[in-house]
Amino acid sequence: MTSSIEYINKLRNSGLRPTKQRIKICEVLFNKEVTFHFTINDLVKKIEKESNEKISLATVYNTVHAFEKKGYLKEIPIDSNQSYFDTNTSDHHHFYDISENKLIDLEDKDVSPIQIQKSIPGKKIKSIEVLVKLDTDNQ
Amino acid sequence: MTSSIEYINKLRNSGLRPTKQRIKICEVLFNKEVTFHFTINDLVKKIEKESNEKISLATVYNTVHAFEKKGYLKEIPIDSNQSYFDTNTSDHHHFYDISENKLIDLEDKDVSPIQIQKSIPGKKIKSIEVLVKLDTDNQ
DNA sequence: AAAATAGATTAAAATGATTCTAAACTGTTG
DNA sequence: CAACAGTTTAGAATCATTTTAATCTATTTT
Repeated sequence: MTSSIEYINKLRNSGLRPTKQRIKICEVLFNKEVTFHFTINDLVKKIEKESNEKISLATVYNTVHAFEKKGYLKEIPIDSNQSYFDTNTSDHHHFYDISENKLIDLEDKDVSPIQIQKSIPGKKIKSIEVLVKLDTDNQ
Repeated sequence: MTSSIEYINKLRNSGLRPTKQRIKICEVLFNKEVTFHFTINDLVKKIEKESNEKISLATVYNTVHAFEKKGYLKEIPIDSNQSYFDTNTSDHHHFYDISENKLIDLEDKDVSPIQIQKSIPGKKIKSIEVLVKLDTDNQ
């Protein structure tokens, strides 16, 4: 359990005003033992369930994007028209269960080290992400 | 150069009626020496440039999805709210140039073989895709 | 070869995620 | 406390994509 004082400091230290809404969103996102994946829609529902006040949709979008920019959240690309975010911001890969529309973390030890032999002049590698798509095994 | 007769056969063989629109889209997509990446919007522009008749947007969507289902196109997940497609349907990975918003193919020889040590009961791996994000190298 | 039919195309409307707007509100600084 | 800049908000706007329902066309049947 992290107290809201710590979130206030965290926010202030990264140049974000510690508003009631941002602190609440911090609590919903980071006051957990385990990291998780979510869409904006998921987050809105989570906020509603875990608190009495409602936060406007625009604020949820703004906050998630602000947190992403600060590195407190990561976006995960999947072939969907909805954005998925991850509270686990460490470098890691994913299973994506197509039939259940669900993301599962892969630990580093589960994926062989990836080396890229090609380079593009003037560009540097910012991230390497593996997406392993899973399907129901009917046989 | 592939003649439209071949596209007609290809379409018919996969259970798709060889309509004027589908043949035109085949020409725009597959009558090229090199494979390429595109969004629906790109494709609509390409069609307009390479022909006189226009094809309705809904038909372009339908056709691209039909071709994807038949395995003639692949969708590539990027952190964008727009779908990217690839006329190269072989298993391969991508560079994504963040600043130029551009996809670049990685050949198999450029990426070390990837092994996944974890498995989920009842699920089988359908695909393994690596997305290497590139950023401008300022230093 | 005309008629029947199933599938395809179309423009326009609908949807759904996300972004924008402009007014009201609030944390911070002096 | 006043003033300011940054935030929040509801609702409108936007953009990609999907749906609708009417029209059209490739294929099959007669």
